[in-house]
Amino acid sequence: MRRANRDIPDLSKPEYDILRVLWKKGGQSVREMHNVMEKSNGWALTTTRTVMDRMVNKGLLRKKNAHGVFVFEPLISRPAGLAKMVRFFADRVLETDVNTVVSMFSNMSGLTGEEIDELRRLLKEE
Amino acid sequence: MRRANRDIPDLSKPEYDILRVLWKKGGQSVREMHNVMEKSNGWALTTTRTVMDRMVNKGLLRKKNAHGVFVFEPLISRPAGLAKMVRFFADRVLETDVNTVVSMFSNMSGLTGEEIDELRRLLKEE
DNA sequence: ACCAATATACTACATTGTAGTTTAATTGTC
DNA sequence: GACAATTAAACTACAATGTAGTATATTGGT
Repeated sequence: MRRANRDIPDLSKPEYDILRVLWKKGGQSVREMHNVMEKSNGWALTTTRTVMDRMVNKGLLRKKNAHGVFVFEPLISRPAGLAKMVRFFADRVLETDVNTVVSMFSNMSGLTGEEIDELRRLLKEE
Repeated sequence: MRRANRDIPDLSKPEYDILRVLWKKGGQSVREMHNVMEKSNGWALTTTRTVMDRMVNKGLLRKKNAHGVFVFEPLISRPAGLAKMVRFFADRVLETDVNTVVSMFSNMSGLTGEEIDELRRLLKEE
């Protein structure tokens, strides 16, 4: 059974940033992820590792042993992650209807039509 | 001298929520604020108090004694607070230029033209 | 003058942000 | 093939934040 969107905890910025990389590039080892996070966020290797391990404990990622190295994969879809961010931004920052914000996604952010539909569905579901 | 936008720390969601009320209603006592936060966020009175006190320590609010009761006032403008949120949302969620997002503010969120201009300026300044 | 309500202060504890240190495994080198 | 260097993983750490509870002081009502 698909996990309901409200069962997914809110994402912190670091968590969201990790997910963004995984959504874009697929499963990554800590070191691969670190190469990205060091540049974009200035993190130490151990920071990357700690954040990712905690995300596994929270059910946001899963890690599997791939030839002796752990590779981390997202357990939530990009639309599901985006839904968390859009909800807050629409309600509290723009103070408008979420639909207005979702329609912005149609033109940008490289989402497919299906992903947009899922995003819309998830936002309705809450 | 006006405080540069990058000297303002990033705002957490609770902090932003408190500021939103102050921007809208002006200075509020803890109890007044609590009446709002209890409804919107389900906070205990002491939570409201703790968050507000910490915001004073961080220079986000100031409290002044008004006839025996502390009244809290924002030390940063709404455009300055919005700039923090918009930056993240544009870069990492929508993955688009901030200007695209700022233009959405023209139609909503009850900002005046001057506030929009300030927002634009602050986002450029970083 | 005392009681109830409220304001303020002090304390608490789990989670998150951001790491360092230690130990185990693996790989390259002579 | 043994040892050094690199890397992975585990364990530990500590300040800030999220989310309160409890204790004390003050004030307004009777």
